[in-house]
Amino acid sequence: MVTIKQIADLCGVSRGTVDRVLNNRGNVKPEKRELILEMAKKLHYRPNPAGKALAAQKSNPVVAVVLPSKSIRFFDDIIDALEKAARKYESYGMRTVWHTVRGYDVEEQCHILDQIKGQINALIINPINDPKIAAKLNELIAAGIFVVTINNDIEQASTHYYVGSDYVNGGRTIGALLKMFSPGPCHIGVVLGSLKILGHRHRLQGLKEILGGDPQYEITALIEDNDDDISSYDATKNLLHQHPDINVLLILSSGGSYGTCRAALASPRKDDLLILVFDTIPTTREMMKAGDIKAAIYQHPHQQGQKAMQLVFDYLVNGIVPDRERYIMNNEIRIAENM
Amino acid sequence: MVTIKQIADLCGVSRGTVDRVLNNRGNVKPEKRELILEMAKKLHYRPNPAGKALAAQKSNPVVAVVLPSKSIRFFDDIIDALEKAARKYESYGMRTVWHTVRGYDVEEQCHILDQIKGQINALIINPINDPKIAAKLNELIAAGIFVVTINNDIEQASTHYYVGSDYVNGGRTIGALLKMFSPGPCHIGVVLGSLKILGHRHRLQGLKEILGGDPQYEITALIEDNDDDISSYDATKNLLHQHPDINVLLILSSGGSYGTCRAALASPRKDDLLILVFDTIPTTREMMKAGDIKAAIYQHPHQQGQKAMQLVFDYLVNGIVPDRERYIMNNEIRIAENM
DNA sequence: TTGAAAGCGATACCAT
DNA sequence: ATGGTATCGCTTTCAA
Repeated sequence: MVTIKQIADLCGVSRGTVDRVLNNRGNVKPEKRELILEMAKKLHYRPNPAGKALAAQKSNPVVAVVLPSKSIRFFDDIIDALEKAARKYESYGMRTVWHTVRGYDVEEQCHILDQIKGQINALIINPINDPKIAAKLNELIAAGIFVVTINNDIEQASTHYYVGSDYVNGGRTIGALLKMFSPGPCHIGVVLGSLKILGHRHRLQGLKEILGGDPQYEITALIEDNDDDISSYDATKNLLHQHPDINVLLILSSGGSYGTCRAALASPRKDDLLILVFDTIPTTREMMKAGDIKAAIYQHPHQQGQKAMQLVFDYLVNGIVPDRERYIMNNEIRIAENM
Repeated sequence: MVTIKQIADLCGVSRGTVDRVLNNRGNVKPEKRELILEMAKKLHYRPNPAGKALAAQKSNPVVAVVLPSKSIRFFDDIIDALEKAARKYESYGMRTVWHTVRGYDVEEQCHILDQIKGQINALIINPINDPKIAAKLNELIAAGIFVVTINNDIEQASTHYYVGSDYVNGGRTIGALLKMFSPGPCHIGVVLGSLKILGHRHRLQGLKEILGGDPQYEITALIEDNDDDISSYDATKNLLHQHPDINVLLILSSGGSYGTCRAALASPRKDDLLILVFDTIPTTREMMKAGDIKAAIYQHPHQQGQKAMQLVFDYLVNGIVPDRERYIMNNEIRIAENM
């Protein structure tokens, strides 16, 4: 492998000069600059990340993680992965500070962002979809902070990176799966957290695309459970009562999936209900083993956490700018046998 | 983060002494040794991988990759991932040498192993399942070479690491999927490469476990295609001709899956055939898009390649011994929508 | 505009 | 048995 020193020797300059050229720090005569760039290209120079990392930690890089608290089960796996990755990178000298917020309080999230602004070099955040948050993020980005949104993007923000899943595709996948599992006629009860949440709306949209005009598959009713098990339990009871023809439950978000399933299992029609869900949270896994839930869409929460942290590390410590703005995980289909 | 220097200062010894203790190189007075170990533990010392990597490359680490040539399509993705990871790690100073072998010739693979023995520190190999190969691998392991088997393990070999999939589970998964897709009665034609290949046998075993005694699911016939499209084409034509009741094709290995599918599509019964396969190789993806293949089991070939290379790098360059001996990828279910 | 030197953390080697 | 020193590749700082 070619090193900066070799390039310096070949060009008859010092390492410092080569470094200034390769990192666009200016203060180099244009002709030398050209020569060095050419040489670097010819020799396929690629910086040694270990060298970079060692030098970088003198700058004491810090990343903040801002997430909703553990109340939402799906986040547990993402958090686990983030923590694991943070431990790994800590040994390289990158520090992580954690901020979990109780619910989805815009003011509180804003406040936290204000608080940490001057103390961090990067931010991993599950942003609340609100213009105020977007504005705050733009502020941070303008101040040179490297921002990664996770699991939920915020479109009004300027240059940043997103790690998460493809919600529309998730909806398409669960719909296609239903079609394969059952020839119909299907009378479908759809359960989701809230139509205010963009991701949930996108899933519904994907689902409708797939079911299209097919008369065998009809969305009979839609309920919003605000990602709460108790709400979903009551709402589902009601739903099954009011629509005796429902024979399929599609649960498009995992926040209230346990409540919905419990209501379904309490119904005398439980054996005629086909249930498909999102996310393999612990309660879901149990119900899959028991055969009550037929399949789940798995969104690689672990990979999401790991990738987000890796993007930050590579940027802060190795100076690598991500090659994409959006890192999308595949929507996997899990059944009891391949959980 | 604590460094060796800090420990040295606190213990009133030199960095060299601390290094000798932490890496068990001996030549340190027991009492000092104790003191240093205690201090390291108390301060939660964790070596900085960047420092390690920088120092390690002076030893010029080399890994050899020994694989069957590109004739088997499934390996393409593994090879791509290995190459990508190799490029990444090359910038850290770890070199990779490549050896692809035409077919499954035991003598040739042995010969290669002999050839490279003295020149490498680690080996990634897709071993032919043969006692001679096992013996040769044991020789290398005894000589201190770090060995990773990929996609296919060899049980008689001493301490080494395996990256691949769970074949029995793959069989169970495809069987369970079939049960969900079709209530039966199913008359199943099973196609696989060869019963001599352990992985293929294991998949069949998993499949049989799931179908169990269920009279709705009957394995009508089994054919071996030696992972060759022409053989499988002919054999499948024959199969469909001889067994007019077959309405399901389960293709347990991708080597000849294209041939099998072409034969199926050429049959007048093509619309009554449910086809499930392993691996999303390019021809399979096309046929999934066209709706001819309903689903495929995806074995994360990319993750396999990446993980194998990472294990070698972590060991050679960072001195990290893997925390497990077997790294097993999940058998994912892919349909056209979530490919 | 440029070069020289110190330093990041771990290791290898030489001298004691 | 132990310490000192040079080295890996890169960045930063200071001096010229």
